[in-house]
Order: sequence, then structure tokens, then C-alpha cells
Amino acid sequence: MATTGNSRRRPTISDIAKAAHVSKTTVSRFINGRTDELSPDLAARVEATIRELDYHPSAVARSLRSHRSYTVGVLVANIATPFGTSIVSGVSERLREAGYTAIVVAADDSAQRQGELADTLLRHQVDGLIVNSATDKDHDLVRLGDRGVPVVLVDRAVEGADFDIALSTYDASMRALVEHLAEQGFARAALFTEPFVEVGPRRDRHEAFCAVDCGAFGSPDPEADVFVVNPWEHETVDAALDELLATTDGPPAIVATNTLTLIGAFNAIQRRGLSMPQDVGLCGPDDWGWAHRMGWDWPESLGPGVTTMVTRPYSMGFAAADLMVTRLAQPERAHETRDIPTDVVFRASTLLGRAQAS
Amino acid sequence: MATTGNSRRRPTISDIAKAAHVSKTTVSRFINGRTDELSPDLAARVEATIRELDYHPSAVARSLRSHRSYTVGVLVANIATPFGTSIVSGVSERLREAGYTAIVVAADDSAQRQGELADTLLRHQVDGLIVNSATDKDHDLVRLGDRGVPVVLVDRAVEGADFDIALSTYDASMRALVEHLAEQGFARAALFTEPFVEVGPRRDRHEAFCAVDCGAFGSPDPEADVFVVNPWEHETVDAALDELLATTDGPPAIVATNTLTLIGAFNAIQRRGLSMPQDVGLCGPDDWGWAHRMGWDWPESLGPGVTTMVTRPYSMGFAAADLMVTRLAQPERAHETRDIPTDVVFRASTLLGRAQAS
DNA sequence: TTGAAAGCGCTACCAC
DNA sequence: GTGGTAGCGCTTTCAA
Repeated sequence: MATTGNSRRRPTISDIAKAAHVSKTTVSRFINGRTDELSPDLAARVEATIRELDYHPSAVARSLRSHRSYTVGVLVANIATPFGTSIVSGVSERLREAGYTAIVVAADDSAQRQGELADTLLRHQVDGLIVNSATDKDHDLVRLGDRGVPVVLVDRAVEGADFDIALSTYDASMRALVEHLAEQGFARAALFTEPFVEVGPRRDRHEAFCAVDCGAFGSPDPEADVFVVNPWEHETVDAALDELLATTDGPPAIVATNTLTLIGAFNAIQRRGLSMPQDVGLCGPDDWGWAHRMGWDWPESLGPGVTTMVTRPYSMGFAAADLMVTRLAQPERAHETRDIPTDVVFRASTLLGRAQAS
Repeated sequence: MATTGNSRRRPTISDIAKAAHVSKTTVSRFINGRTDELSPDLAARVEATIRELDYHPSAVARSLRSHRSYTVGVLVANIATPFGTSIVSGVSERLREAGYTAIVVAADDSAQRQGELADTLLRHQVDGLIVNSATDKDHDLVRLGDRGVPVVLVDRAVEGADFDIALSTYDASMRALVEHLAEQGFARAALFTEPFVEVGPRRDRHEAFCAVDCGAFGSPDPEADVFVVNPWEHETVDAALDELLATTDGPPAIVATNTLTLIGAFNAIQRRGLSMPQDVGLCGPDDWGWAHRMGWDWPESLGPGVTTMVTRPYSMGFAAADLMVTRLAQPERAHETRDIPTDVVFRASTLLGRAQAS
């Protein structure tokens, strides 16, 4: 019994008001938790009615009226990657804690799609935008910021944009890495990087490498130690490896600018039947925060183990969402940068000194 | 110049109507693409005004009025997994094609959170729900379906729910796998599985295994060949492996019910210093559609290479979204099941016959 | 402490 | 073809 039975359409605030013999205002107050402004008996009556009719307030109507949706748009450059996924997880978790819902969309590394998606999100009245940008220069995004839309960046900076941002700087760990290579007795350090330098971290790592290359290896022209490869095309990686070996006197060490390139280089080394670290050293970033949380330490399983700089995308995402929550609460505060530290984990692939000793 | 300059607040349809000297209705018709109902000159005027004022229609107001949000809720059991990610990618792509926006939320494998999130999504007036369920029995979800909310399931069925669903069945590939093990001369097939059988595919694979175990190995009691392990706790996997070896006369082969268990078993085999396939065979599902798209074939890199059943989460997601788009267009059509095929890729870890021959 | 009424930005319906 | 107007479900004054 008692099942009111019929009406297929979802009950509205008016239905509740009518059924509970109170005004819509009262119901509104109740569902917004301002129970202190209500007499206990009314509150109880409203609550019971809500239960009975299985009432769920419409977030849409609420947003329209209040101009707040408790929704944050999350624009991620590439979600098909553990790095992107981890960012999303971190963001979602923090937003959920704070009572916000994340609307996640993926730009598939396309600057154009990024623009369209930002548009879509804004139409949906998101309270703010958390952006892991597919591109270095997004003029529209900058304009949004000027227009007063709260924007927080993750991992990748955008030119000319003064936003809150959560990222990792790579100077310190890149320095540690390259100095380590020199100490281990490698003859030369080479940077393997993908062609596009449109994205921030890749460029940062590139620059950090060049800066350190001079000091540690006394390289007169660091750019000569940079090899552009496309991990999707084996031949380009093989060619770079061949050239590197042919032009180096003694074992060189490869530094990859991202995980994909690292794996690509690893595969090339295997194809050539070379052994690490004796013939060639290998190291690069471990952007895959996810792997560790899955209990699987991939750099450990790759050949003899690969030396990596560990980034923490989950933490970046979490920090970014935290920045957003803070800004939403205090729109006028100064922009803040959160630097999520990265560490270097040394493994067999670069331990040339030890390998030679034994 | 010409920048209208001032008003910070976003223009509304009324602003456009006023500025273009037309009615709101006309503007509405234009932004909804019903240009055939408009005289070309009016359309042009409206378009120009929209450009000039940088007008973006409010999806919120539109949803409130029209009861359609062009938004689909995507509830994924665990997004921190390549499997979940791939589903999301597939779903998002198909939805975007069809003009819908995906609102993705992750349940972190919690049935309770799944319920809460479904709630949140419905408050936001999503037109439908695509669910990769964290649990086998979700009574609330079934109720939603009864209430007329369009629901499509991905990969995991829900008890008592008659919904559209996109999944993979495992009978055929499990049969191929186990028969292959028998042919290769393994003495026994053993299923390594995680404790909870709440989720569909794991249970399906379990059942498929038992059915095939009798036939291929003539096992009188297939359940005796099932070992429950927890991949997160090494000891449980080690213990299962030890017991398996102690109670089998000749090399046994392990079949894992999911990728995590497969990796766990692999690690245990390494810890015991056993070699594959001579001492023990190993195979299981490759749920990580993502890895292949990244250009990295992980089962190939694990030891001598691991035999896997390849599932296609991206395709499942895509198919699920397609089902949703179809249902939204034709709410009354019969429920449909899409079976995404899985294949078995044979690698060294189970090629006992070949290993012994050489 | 409670309620009446206006209105958020848009679409649907009905007139012209 | 075009426009006026009511109203989607809620919050927000303001008045009682």
C-alpha cells in the first residue's frame, strides 16, 4: 500500500509543498539544509513527504535560478592515458569531497576540440574550468579568464595566462638525473623527444636538459644532443638510436621527455639487441601514477629496470581541484601555483658504474 | 573598437532579440537551427548580433524548459584502470558524434557511491545513464529503469535488470583457452580468481572455466581447481601457487580471471623462480584495451610473453553509447544486447608442447 | 518562523 | 514567417 502509485512524472517542489501543506519556500529551505530557520515539526513533515514521494530536487532549475551549478568542467588533453586518468581521479575526488560534481571531457590532444568543449561546458553553466591543456597557446582560454570565469590549470601552463595552476617543475630532478648519468661514466647524454614542443612540460624538460647537459657533460652545443623521434613510428626511433651510437665514443645514455618516448626507446634498444646499461643507458619520466596505485611497478618490470623521474598526476589533479574549490569560495584572491614534487628512482638501466664494477 | 564594452554579465536571448529588433522566438528558432522557418535576412541579422555580443545559449535554461539536456551520465565502476578509461573513451566519442555531452563519474568500485552518483546525475537531468556497474545487484538501478529512465549497461550485467547492454561473453574464448592448455600437455588447469564474485564478467569466466574444465581435462570436481587469491597480498598468491604445484603431478597451467590477478600470478611465479611454460603455464584476460592503443603490448613484454584473451573495452563503450543514442531516439524499442567478441592470443607462457619439443 | 510573488533564460503554444 | 506569452522548477527578496 501507501505507494502513491500513479503519476509517472517526477515530483516537483510544488508537489511536496502541497502534500506537506507548507509553502515552496519552506521546502526549499529544508532541502538547502537551513533547518535552523525551520520549526522542527515542519521540517519533519517536509522530510517525511520528500521520502514518501521520492522527491529529488532538480539541479537544473536550481542552477538557472541561483547561477551556481555546483559543477566544475574538467578538460583533459588525453584521457586515454594513465596520466590523464590519474589527473581526473585526483580532481574528481577533491571535488566530490567539496560537494561539486566533475564534468569530464577529453580533447584528444586537439586544440580545436579543446575550444569547442570549453564552450559546451560553459553553456552548461559550470562554476569553473579545470584545464589540462592540449596546447600551449589557447587565446580563448585566456579570454575566459579575463571574463571572470574561474580557471585552474593542471600540469601544463598556457601562454599569457595568469591562472591558478598545479604542476611539477622538472629542473631539480632533471639536474639530478643528468648529473647521475655523468657520474656513472656515460660518455654522453641524449634527449629523445617528440616533435611538437607545443606542450609545456615537454618543453620544460627539454630546456632543463639543455641547461644541465652543458654543466654535467660540458657539451658545447646541447641542441646537438637532442633527437626528435616519433614513438609511433619505430623507424624514427631506430634511426635516432643508430645515429646516437655512431656519433658517440663510449656508452651514451638516453633521456626521454615522456613515458611514451621512453617505452619507444626501450623497444628500439631491444630490437637492436643492445644491453642496458652497458651499451646504452636509459631513463625518463614515469608519468603513470596509475600503475603504482594498481600495484604494478612497470619501470621495474621493463628489462633490468628503468630509471625514472616519478611525477604524481593524481596529486596534481587533487591540488588543482583544491585550488578551484578555494577560488570558488574566494573569487578575488591572488593566483596561486602549487608545485608537486617529482623524485628520481634509480634503477639498473643507468647504473653503469655498478655494472662495470661487477 | 565596436566592442560593446561594458556589461560583465553574459548576454541572454532577450538581449539578442532586443539588439536585433526581433522576438525571442525568432532568436530561439535560429539557435536551434530551424533556419528554414526564418527569412534569410532575419537569420543573418540574428547571426550577426549573436557574434557581436558573443552570445552563448544557456543549456541550463534550455534543459529546464525542454526536459532534454543532451547530456548522458556515465557511471564507471573504476576509472583508475585502463579498462575503465577505455570504456569512457569509447562512450565519449560516440556521444560526442551524436551531439551529446558525457558526464563521467567514477564509483571507485563502491556500490554505495554508485547509488549516490546515479542520484546526482539524475538531479542534473541527464537524458540517460550508461552504467559500468560496480555491483551485480543494484536494486535502485533496476527501479530507475522501471521508472522510464533510459539505462544502458556496459560489460557488467545487473541482476533482474532488463536493459540494453554491451558486453563480451567469454564462453567461446574460455573454451579455446582451456582446450589449448590440454592440448599443450599441461597436467591440470587452475583458475586464480579474486574473492568477490559480485561482478558479472568474473563470475561468467568462473562458470565458463568450470564448464570447460570437465570436458578438456576430465576434472571430476572443477571447483577443486579454483583458487581464491588476493592480488594485493602477495602471500595469498604465493600460497595458492605452492598448493597448486604440490597437488599436481606434472606442470599445471594457471588461468586468471582478470588482468590484475594475472599480473599477481606472474609476480608469484617470478618470486618462486619458476619458468614458464616448463614449470607452470599462465594465461588470462587482457582487459587493458588502452595498452594496445598506446603502442605498447604489455603481455608481450611480461617474461617470455603471456597468453591472453583480449577484451575490447573501447568498443564496448562505443557500442553502449550507440545503444543509448538509439534508445533516446526510439524510447519504446525492444532491449538489445551487443556482444563484443574477444580473441585468444597465444604466447610463450602456455606453449608447453613447443617448449618441450625444442 | 513562515509564505507570496517575482523571475532566472529559455521553448512551446497559439495567435497574427 | 513572425511575435506574444505562459511557464519549466527552483531561489530570493520582501512582507507578514
